[in-house]
Amino acid sequence: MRSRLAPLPRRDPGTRERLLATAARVFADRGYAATTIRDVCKRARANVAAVNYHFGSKEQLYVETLRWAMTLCQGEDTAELLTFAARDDLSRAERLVGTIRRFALGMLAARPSWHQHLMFREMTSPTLALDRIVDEFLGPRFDALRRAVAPYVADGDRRTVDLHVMSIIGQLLYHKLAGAVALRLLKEPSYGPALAGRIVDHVAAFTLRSLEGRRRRSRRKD
Amino acid sequence: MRSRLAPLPRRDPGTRERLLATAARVFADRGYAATTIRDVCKRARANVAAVNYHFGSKEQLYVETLRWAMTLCQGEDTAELLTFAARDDLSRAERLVGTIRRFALGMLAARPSWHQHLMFREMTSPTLALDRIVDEFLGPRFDALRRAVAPYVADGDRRTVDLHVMSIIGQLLYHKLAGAVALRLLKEPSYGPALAGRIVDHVAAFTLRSLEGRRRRSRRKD
Amino acid sequence: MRSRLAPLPRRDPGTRERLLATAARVFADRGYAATTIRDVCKRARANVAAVNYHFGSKEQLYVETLRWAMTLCQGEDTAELLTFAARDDLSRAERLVGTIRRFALGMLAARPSWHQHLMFREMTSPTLALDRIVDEFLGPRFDALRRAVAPYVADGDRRTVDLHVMSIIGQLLYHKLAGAVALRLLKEPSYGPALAGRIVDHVAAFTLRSLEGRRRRSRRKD
Amino acid sequence: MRSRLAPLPRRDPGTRERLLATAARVFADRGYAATTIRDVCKRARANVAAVNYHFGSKEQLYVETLRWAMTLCQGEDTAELLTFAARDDLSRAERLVGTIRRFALGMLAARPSWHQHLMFREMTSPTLALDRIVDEFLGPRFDALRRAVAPYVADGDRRTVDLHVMSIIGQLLYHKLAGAVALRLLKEPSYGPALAGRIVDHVAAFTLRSLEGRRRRSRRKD
DNA sequence: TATGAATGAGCCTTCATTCAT
DNA sequence: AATGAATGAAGGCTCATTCAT
Repeated sequence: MRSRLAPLPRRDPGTRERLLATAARVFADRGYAATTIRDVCKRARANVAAVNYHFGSKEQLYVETLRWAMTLCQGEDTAELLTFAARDDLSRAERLVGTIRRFALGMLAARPSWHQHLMFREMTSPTLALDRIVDEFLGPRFDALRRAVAPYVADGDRRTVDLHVMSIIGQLLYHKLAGAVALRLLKEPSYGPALAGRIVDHVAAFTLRSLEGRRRRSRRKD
Repeated sequence: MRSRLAPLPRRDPGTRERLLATAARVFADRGYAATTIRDVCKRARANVAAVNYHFGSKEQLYVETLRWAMTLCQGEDTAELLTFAARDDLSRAERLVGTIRRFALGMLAARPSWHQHLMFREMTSPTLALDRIVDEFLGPRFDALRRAVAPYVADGDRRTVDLHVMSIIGQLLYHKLAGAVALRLLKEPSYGPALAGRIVDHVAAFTLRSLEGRRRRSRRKD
Repeated sequence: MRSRLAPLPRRDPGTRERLLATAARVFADRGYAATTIRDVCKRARANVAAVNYHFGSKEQLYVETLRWAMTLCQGEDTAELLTFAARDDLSRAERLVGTIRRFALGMLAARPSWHQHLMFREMTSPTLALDRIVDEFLGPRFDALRRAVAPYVADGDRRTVDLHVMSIIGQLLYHKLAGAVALRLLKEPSYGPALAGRIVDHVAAFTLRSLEGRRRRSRRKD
Repeated sequence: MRSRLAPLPRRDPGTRERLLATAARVFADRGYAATTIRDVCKRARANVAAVNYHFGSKEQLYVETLRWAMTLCQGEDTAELLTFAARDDLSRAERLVGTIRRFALGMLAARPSWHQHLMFREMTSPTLALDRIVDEFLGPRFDALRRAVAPYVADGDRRTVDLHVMSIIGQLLYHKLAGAVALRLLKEPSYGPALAGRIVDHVAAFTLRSLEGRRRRSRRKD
């Protein structure tokens, strides 16, 4: 806590922010271990000591970068997803497909691509920052899918719902995490918007078909 | 002086072999950048220079480790998967479910867990070794799923088949790659065999339901 | 806290400077390959990383050391040599002998002995730095001798002048480069000032006699 | 000492010899410190351990290499030089010029060029092997020049003779040791036979003129 | 006799970090 | 508040050498 009258040190509009923005990109495409503080500082046009000055350590920089990336990139996006998944003016099929579509676009076509990268890195090689990410970023989006899926699960069993949600996310995740492999197998050079569109369509249809099929054999355990 | 009948001094388990086995484990849980050859050598009870002597460089060690891990861990496993997917004494549903089940068990319950880790690391941060892995390890297993799925796709469109295969793999991958996240969301402490079993059952059922559902609307393009 | 009037903390003699001065000596008597930056740093009371911080690499340190040694050790010396070789108030014989004498003293009796060593090392095992040394150090001194010799070459043929200059330098060089051999052959323990004086006298006389002899047979090609 | 009846182990005609021949070349153009035993062994198609097996250590290899090079390259060459310098059927001028010429050709145009390089390296950075080289190689050749020069020195003062000999050798040495510099100053691309010939002519003429000039002022001490 | 494997010291370099302004 | 200089630990790698056949 600063004294109330502190002359509001007027945080340099720049360095710290520049450091975060740069670090996000670098951490995203190199990973934590392969990222050097020197590289980040150079790209951010800051002194070598800047990271330690502003953040205390490389690790702290990483944590702060994740936090910053989250506050920067969620906002209305996630909120809109949640409200859509709860709209009662739509059929459950419309709601499911719409939710998947919105969820998927946010994932496959995210503007700042490093943001997704950063999240995925954290998911596959979790650090201490994972809890926060689950709570603030992944959790709410997961909940939106839960809402869209729930109406299809007769007894509302939470575990069953969750497995379905994971089936949806998994299908999409494949293309983010194993992108290079997928392209090789599909014999495509890269993910164009057309391919991304087709994938989203497929995932939505695949999922819908499966869930619609549940009713007729709801006797069988899932 | 050894006794003259010394049983062929029994070439010690082999520094080179020990190095590979150790490196596999370390690369798997630390990643390439965060792994030090000093650490690998110490664990393998070998000299610091051993890696460079046997493999030339850290990078070459990585490549050789991947290669070694593959030749070690595929063999009959993949072969059996391929033949099962082609059995014509089974209904297509039995074939699909059985193939998924076998594929999934190899993935979720793989004995040397570091093997999967190593593969996934390579999938998500590809190096030059990826091509080889796709050709020799991932490709054949992907093909098995293609065979099991194909009968459900009326026109046999390759792209459609592939997207279905990826939907299957994606569902399973989620639990490997985002395992930590999944556990947090499922509020489970760890992946026990029971949980793994339930997941496999779910994926098989989820997929079967979706594919069975295709018939009734086979006019729409997927 | 320093007193407010602290005399401009007097930038310590300068790690960088200390490194150069030390490196010069060590490179001079060990050669590039046999010199370790650890040794240089220790002698310069600097950290092992200091060389890389200040110069980027061992090789760069070498280049900078040569450059530094040159700017340090030429100055008026070379300038004075050039003006002397051009004095027109002297006979050509006086000019020749005087120039050789000055040139030789700079070579045989140079104060910082490592400077000559460094130059000679570079001459006999040239690196990329040689061009610079020729341009900035050896070239001008060579020119001075050219001026002193030229009056003796009737037709002023450049090549002939150059060969004479090299004959002069060669005679002196012998004692620097093959010093150890020379001492063994002369059965002297070391180069004392007396010996150096005698050598200089001899070279001057030897050369003068040869050049004076040119006139009487200037018809013969050299 | 081996037992007299040892089956004369019939030293492999190869490895050891090959090692020496290779080492000579490598030491010659890299210097001692920059030469690696591995490189030598690889080029000689021998095992890494071969040097230590045959010579005990890198240093011993160096010494043996020098010794080997000398016994290989002197022989009749030096002997012929000595007899020429003593021929009494020639005028002293003819003897001087002829001796210089022969000496120079052995030096500037030596067939195995690495041999000269090796000698010069040893001259400029002497090791323990220098004594042997002076005694067995340099010394005799120096003596030949002494004989050719002596007749010009009235009082036969040894020191005076030696200085003259060194003046001769120095002139030639310049082109071997400072070859790169000389070429730069002469603006020649490389030492062709024409240039070498011109240099030898010049040195012989330059020296002869100087010594002939001695007579007229033989009163002055040199 | 000769060699592939192995060793440990030490190389240059890079790292995150701290110091002294 | 911010930075250039400096640090020491460690990194990957190479070296001459020795070991065990």
